[in-house]
Amino acid sequence: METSDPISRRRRPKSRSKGSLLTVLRDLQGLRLTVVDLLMAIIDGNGEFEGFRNALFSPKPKNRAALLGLLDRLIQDDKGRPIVEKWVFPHALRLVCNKVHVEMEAAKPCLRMYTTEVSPEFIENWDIHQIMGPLATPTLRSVLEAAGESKISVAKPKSTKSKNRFTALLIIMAQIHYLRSWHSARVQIGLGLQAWACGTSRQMIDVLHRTGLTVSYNSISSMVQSLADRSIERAKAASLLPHALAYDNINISSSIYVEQGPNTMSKVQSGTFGVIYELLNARAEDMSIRPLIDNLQRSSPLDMSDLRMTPAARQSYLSQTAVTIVRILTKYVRGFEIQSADVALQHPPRRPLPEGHKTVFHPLRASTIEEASIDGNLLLTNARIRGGQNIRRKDVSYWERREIFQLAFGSFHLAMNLLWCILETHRGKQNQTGSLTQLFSILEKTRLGGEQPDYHTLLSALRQILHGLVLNAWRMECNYSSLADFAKADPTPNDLLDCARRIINKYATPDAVFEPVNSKAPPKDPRSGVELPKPSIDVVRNNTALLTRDLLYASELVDAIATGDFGRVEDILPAIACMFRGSGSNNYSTEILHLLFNIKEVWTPVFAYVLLSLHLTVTS
DNA sequence: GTCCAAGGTCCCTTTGGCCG
DNA sequence: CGGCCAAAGGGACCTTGGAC
Repeated sequence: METSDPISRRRRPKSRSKGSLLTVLRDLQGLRLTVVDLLMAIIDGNGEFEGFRNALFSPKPKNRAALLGLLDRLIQDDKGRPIVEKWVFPHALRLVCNKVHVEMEAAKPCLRMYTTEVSPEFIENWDIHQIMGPLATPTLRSVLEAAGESKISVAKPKSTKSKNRFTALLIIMAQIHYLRSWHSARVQIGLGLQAWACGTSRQMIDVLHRTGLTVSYNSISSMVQSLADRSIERAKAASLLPHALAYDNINISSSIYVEQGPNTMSKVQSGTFGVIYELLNARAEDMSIRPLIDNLQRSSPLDMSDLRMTPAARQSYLSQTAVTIVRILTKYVRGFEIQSADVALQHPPRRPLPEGHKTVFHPLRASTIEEASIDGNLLLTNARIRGGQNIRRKDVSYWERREIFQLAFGSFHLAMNLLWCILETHRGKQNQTGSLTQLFSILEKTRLGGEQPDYHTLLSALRQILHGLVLNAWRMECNYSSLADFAKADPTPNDLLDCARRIINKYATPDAVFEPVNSKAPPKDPRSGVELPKPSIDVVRNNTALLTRDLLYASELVDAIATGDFGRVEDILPAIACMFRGSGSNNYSTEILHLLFNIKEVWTPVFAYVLLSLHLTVTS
């Protein structure tokens, strides 16, 4: 019977107990007692109640489930819930606060950091997710998460474009930790240095400090100081491995209103600072000076043919320039999107740097000692002497012979000086059609009148002029009434390149103009003896072609440097040397000749590759 | 456009106090 | 007691307005 009717078996005792419970309540009522009195007596557990108390709070699963069930009933009941919630809230808040206290204390050791502990490695690896992510403060985080996002927003699916609450939450938590103890400054030290490095004003840093985002300005100041010390230590270590050393001058101008005298600060303080560059793929044996010396002794001087671009280089330059010209068209005219993705319209690589390569470099302290003096760099020299035998031999030789200065021109200065040189050659006067002065005034460009204007101002002005000239050439050469129609005709990439080559020939190649050798005896027709008519020269057109040609060289140089392809720079070096020589900038033409000579005669291929890769990345 | 002067503003450094 | 920070001093730069 028990197995056949389980339901009735369960229900019957229940209804029976309900009945007896009612009896108990009626009895209590008769005694003017309530069920609450009963419960409180049990909880107090005095005398004979002790057994009931123990049963109520017994850890046995059945007893525990019963008690929790009672509490559940209370809070799930429509009438009970408001009462319980109102009562429980202050207790719950206190519990949460206590929990947060414990969590925050536990997190302290993970965030503890002093300004003296800052190192270059710390800056490189600083990441708020790594610092704050693993911190176990789940209660605080839950509270902040609840505060930071509405329930509606939580329910929505998240995409990559959704607000990044996570990082902000970590920063807020970091602020709270810092608020608790200034020792917990791991995040603030990183953000403070970031602020300083971005040139944030002192006032703003003060504001950030008060919001708990950074350490104080004073602390940042002292960190920068100690970072400089540590960086010098690293540079010392790097100087024991294959490296290159570059110099740049630094000129600090101070107030010109200060009275000048022998012991006062001078108007302009000149100094020098060195930069140590770690070399890419360099092995110590490749850096040995011996083969280079041998090559130098065997070498023969450059001749004129070395100042002409080789056929391969010329071919390469023409194809690069054709691509450049097409890219100018596709940049400004819509409708060439498909063509511009074509492989034929990309710059063919010549000798690119490895993808994603970054040269490691170590700037040294600026020294006010004259650049030729060795005193300012004793530290460095000492560090080197402690280095390996091979390296020392190389360094000492270079140092003593000052051969390092052969490399002292960096690609950025090369490009900048080439632009200045083009400016000098084509500047002309306001009233000369096609002169740069006239074009600048058409474009309303200012501050380009000086001898050495700002690089970026000049570059953007010249770039606009080149683009304008080339676009005009496209309009003339495309055989359509407008460039938009040309785009609609959907020319193939090869059509575009053909047209670009026509543009190079017609618009960027000046006519050869020969003046008579003897101006008193102009050339005559050999048969009739009649004086030949003077060839009519379109000066403006010719000058514009010259300007376009020069700007294309500059554009190629700048672009090759930007993409890190020294092969493309090497191709046009002879032409650039001639341009420098032509505009009277002998220093740079001589420097390029030195470089060409070294590449051709002195350097081993490995050594040349290592140094030329560096050459691109050195900006001074 | 260039020069000059004055006042405001900002930055760096020092010093003493406070806090964990 | 060590380390950090607020306040203040000192110095140089920047802006403004005027003269030429």
